[in-house]
Amino acid sequence: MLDAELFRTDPITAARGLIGAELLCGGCSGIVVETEAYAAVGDEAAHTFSRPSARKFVADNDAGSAYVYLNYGMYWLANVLVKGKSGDGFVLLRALEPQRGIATMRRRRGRKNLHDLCSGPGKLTIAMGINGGDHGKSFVRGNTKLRFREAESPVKILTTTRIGITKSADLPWRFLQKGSIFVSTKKGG
DNA sequence: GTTTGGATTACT
DNA sequence: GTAATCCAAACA
Repeated sequence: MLDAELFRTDPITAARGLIGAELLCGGCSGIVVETEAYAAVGDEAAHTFSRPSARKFVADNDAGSAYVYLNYGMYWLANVLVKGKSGDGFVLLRALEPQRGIATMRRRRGRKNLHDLCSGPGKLTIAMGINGGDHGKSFVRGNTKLRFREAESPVKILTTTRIGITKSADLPWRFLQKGSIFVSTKKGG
């Protein structure tokens, strides 16, 4: 399993470190091929900048907890809470390369194409069966639904700016597995 | 109590 | 290009 210490570093290190790891969720799994880092302080695009409820979540929960919220009124987005000496924040899971439980993912998504199962933050939560009920659960201890498995071999990582945001949009805090065809968009990579 | 703004997706 | 859809924050 992934070393929980990764979530006690800082959001950028954790976001980079998750690329190539395998996300296990129930009977399904996928290789993390795209993430973004959000900082709890000084990052206008992060929920913690304008939402007291997000700051409360950081204060009340341990590193490695799931921060799941509904976006645009219809899609659940999944983050991992990072609490480190050099800064707290979140890692947004943006895309996976499907591994196990692909039949289940196809059923949940209503799509056949492997590339279209987890190629976006809203898509992967549907495919993996993650929703608001998983908010606050831990990726590193306790329940058995959510887990990360460490990458089997080193992966080449591409860094770009984050997408889908308007504030602090110039920060190079989006990380992609180089060459992966399972990322959310081809933009910047 | 009412308004506003999204870390998106699927379809035209 | 744009409709779909809802929570938390901000304002009154």
